[in-house]
Order: sequence, then C-alpha cells, then structure tokens
Amino acid sequence: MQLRRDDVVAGALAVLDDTGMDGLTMRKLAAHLGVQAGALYWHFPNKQALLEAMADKLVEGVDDDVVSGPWERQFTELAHRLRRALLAHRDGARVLAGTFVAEPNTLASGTLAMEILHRAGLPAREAGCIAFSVFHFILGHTIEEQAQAELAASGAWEAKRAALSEQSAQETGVRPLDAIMDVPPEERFAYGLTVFINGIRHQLTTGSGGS
Amino acid sequence: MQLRRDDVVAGALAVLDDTGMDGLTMRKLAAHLGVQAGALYWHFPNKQALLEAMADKLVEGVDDDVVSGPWERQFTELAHRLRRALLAHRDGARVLAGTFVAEPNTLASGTLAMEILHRAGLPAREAGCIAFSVFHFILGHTIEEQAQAELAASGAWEAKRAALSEQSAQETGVRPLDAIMDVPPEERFAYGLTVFINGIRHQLTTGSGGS
DNA sequence: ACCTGAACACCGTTCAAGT
DNA sequence: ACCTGAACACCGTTCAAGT
Repeated sequence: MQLRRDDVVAGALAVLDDTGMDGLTMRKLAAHLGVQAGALYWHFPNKQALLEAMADKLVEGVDDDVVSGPWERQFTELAHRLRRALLAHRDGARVLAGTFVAEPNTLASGTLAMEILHRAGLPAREAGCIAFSVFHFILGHTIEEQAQAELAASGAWEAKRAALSEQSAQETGVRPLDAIMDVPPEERFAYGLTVFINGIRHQLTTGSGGS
Repeated sequence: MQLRRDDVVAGALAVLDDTGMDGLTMRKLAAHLGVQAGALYWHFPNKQALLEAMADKLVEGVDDDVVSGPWERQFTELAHRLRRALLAHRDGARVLAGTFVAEPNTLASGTLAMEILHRAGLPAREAGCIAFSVFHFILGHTIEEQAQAELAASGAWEAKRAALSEQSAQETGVRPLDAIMDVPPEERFAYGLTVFINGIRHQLTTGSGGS
C-alpha cells in the first residue's frame, strides 16, 4: 500500500498524459495516487526533482539493443527512438527540455550516440559536439511538434494556421511556408536528420583526422 | 501615463531578465509597471498571449540587412543572429519554445531562411524542411545552454557537473562526455551548424533538382 | 519510515465599479 | 478607453503531529 519513488514517477506520467504539462500539479498527482500533497515531499525534495525523474524515465530503453551495422543506420535508429520516446507522452519533449538532465538513462543514450560517431572515425570532441547537436535538433523539433498538437487539441490550431497562410500570402514570390505546413512531422524530421547525417559523413571524409 | 501594449511587452522582458521565466508573474509584472494585476487583462486576454508577444519581440530584427554573398554566409549569419537574439534575454529560448509562434517577426525570419535556401537551388519543400530543422537545432541548443546557465546561477551546476563526470567515469573506453563538457557553447553551436550546412551543400549537389 | 492536516505565501483570471 | 479593488479557485511548499 505504501508509495515508492517509482510509483510517484509513473503516476506523474499518467497525470501528464491527462492534463498536459501546464496541468500537472503536485495536488492533482497526490489525488491520483490517493495521498495528500505533502506526502510527495517525502519522496522528492520539490517539483523540479520530480520532473527530472520523469525526464529520465522518458528516455529509458532508448539505448537498448542497437542494431549492428554501419554507423549511419545505428545513428538514425537511435535518433528515431529518442523522438518516439518523447512523443510517447504528452508534452514529453518539454519535460526533457525543462532542465539539464544528468540522470542515468539520459547519460547512457548520450554516451552511446557519441560512441557510435567515435567508432565511425570522429575524434571524441567532434563526436560529442555532433551528438549534442542532433540531440538539440530532436528536442527542438519534438517540442514544436507537441506544441502544435496542444494547439490542435485546444481548437486554436485552425485559426493560427489560417493566420499563418494569410501572413505568408503577403510576402512576395516563393512562399515556402505553405509548402512546408503540409509535410507531416515524421517526414520533416526524417529529412532533416538525413541532411545532418550527410554533413557528418562529409566531416568523416574531410575532417582533421581519419582514425 | 497610460499603458500601451508595447510597454507591457517591454516590461515583461525586463521582469524576465530579473526573475527568469518561472518567476515571471502577472502580479510582479503589474507591480513593475505600477499597475494592478487585473489591468494587464485589458491589453492581453491571458498570460499565454503575452508570452507569444514576448517571443515575437525577441526575434525582432533578426532578418534585418542580411549580408549579400553566398548562401552559406547568409544562412550562417541568420542562424547566429537568432541564437544571439534568444541569448539576449534570460530564458529567451524557453519563451520562444513555449508555443507555436505565428507572429510577424517570427514569420519574417522563417521566410527569409527558406528564401535563402530556395535561391541557392533547393525546391521550396526541401528548403522549408531544412529551415525548420535548423530552427529546431538553434532552439534546442539555446534552451539547454540557458538551462545550464540557470543551474549555474542557482549554484547547482557544480554538483551536477561532478555527478556527470562520475557517471561517465564508470563507462568504458572513450568517455566523450568529458571531452565535450568543456567546449564552450558558442563553439559547439558553430561546429554543429557547420556540419548541418555541409549536409545542405550535399543536398544541393546531389538532390532531386538543380534549379 | 511514511503520511495527514492544516497552514503560509503565493498564483492566473474575472468583473463590478470607478474615472 | 483604461484601470482599481476585491474576490475566486487554485498553486508549491513546510511542518508539527500522527501511525
């Protein structure tokens, strides 16, 4: 009957899915767990610490069983897995972005990404920079994707989309804004990732040191 | 003596710099402006609308006077300008990421980025995808950069950094995490951007259509 | 060790009423 | 048109006291 730390994290993710990040409240979470709000502060010092535990829980398993094969394939799979992990819970990307996470799962995935690039032939420093860059790309992309989903859920998306088209109609010429709005997020993500990976390959053949 | 919309936005950015995003409160902002909290709701329907106005104010001027020259130079300058604009105010990146912004300045910069790539020879659709991708990279990178700054300001950074090193010390072999932590953010950003741009160049020479 | 009850110092938002 | 005063329904967090 007693609450364990992991129960609190799991409950918090459930409440997150119900209410979104702005609706996630220590009091609502306590109610969901059948407990008084103050009880949560025995398991976590404050809300921020709980959010960090949630963030690390989100990325759990992302680094499991990476396929063997060329680095491009490994790296691509890892990136898609991280994106899917963030999409698995409402506002997941915002939770991860909320603070600088230095928990076990987050570290393990980050390290793996760097190792893949290092084994491919990049010096540690460059591998690290690029792994971070791709991480930030995924984070930013997924934040926007989920922000758009929140907007759509609240019914405000159609109005915003219309305003956007009208605005861009006043621009001259190419209007690529319209061309992009209809591309599904998954496709936009995959394409951006491909471009990045092509850049990495260029770095490998041209860079300061072949291994 | 009367408050205009722009005064509220300017005041909000000032309070943001003082308190950070979590400390930015309608009541504190009202006090800063010498007004009661309810008065703000004559100028903005709610806090979210104010945050969007702040976000658009942040990116004001980012698209001014782009240098002429090769697309790489134009694109790089635009990216660095956006990053600097977000860094100019505490938690600026989080403010911009908070919602899907469809305000004039944001749109203008986005459109410019796409046009630069389109003129370089990319189809509108690809130009849009890539402009978004780089935008997301900048957003994610700057969010983390500022999150780290907040941590440092609260004194929690040193402890976290130590925990991070210890964790990664238990991993075997390469430990690129340590190699990366000391690279200054500006340098990490510039390197990641370069890799991305190399990927774009690859797309231009190989892609589905030369213009 | 783990939780309740109750309080403290706040929030965003609304809205009659003022000027 | 623009703002005050005062309220409503919430927050995160603390802490004695219970079991």
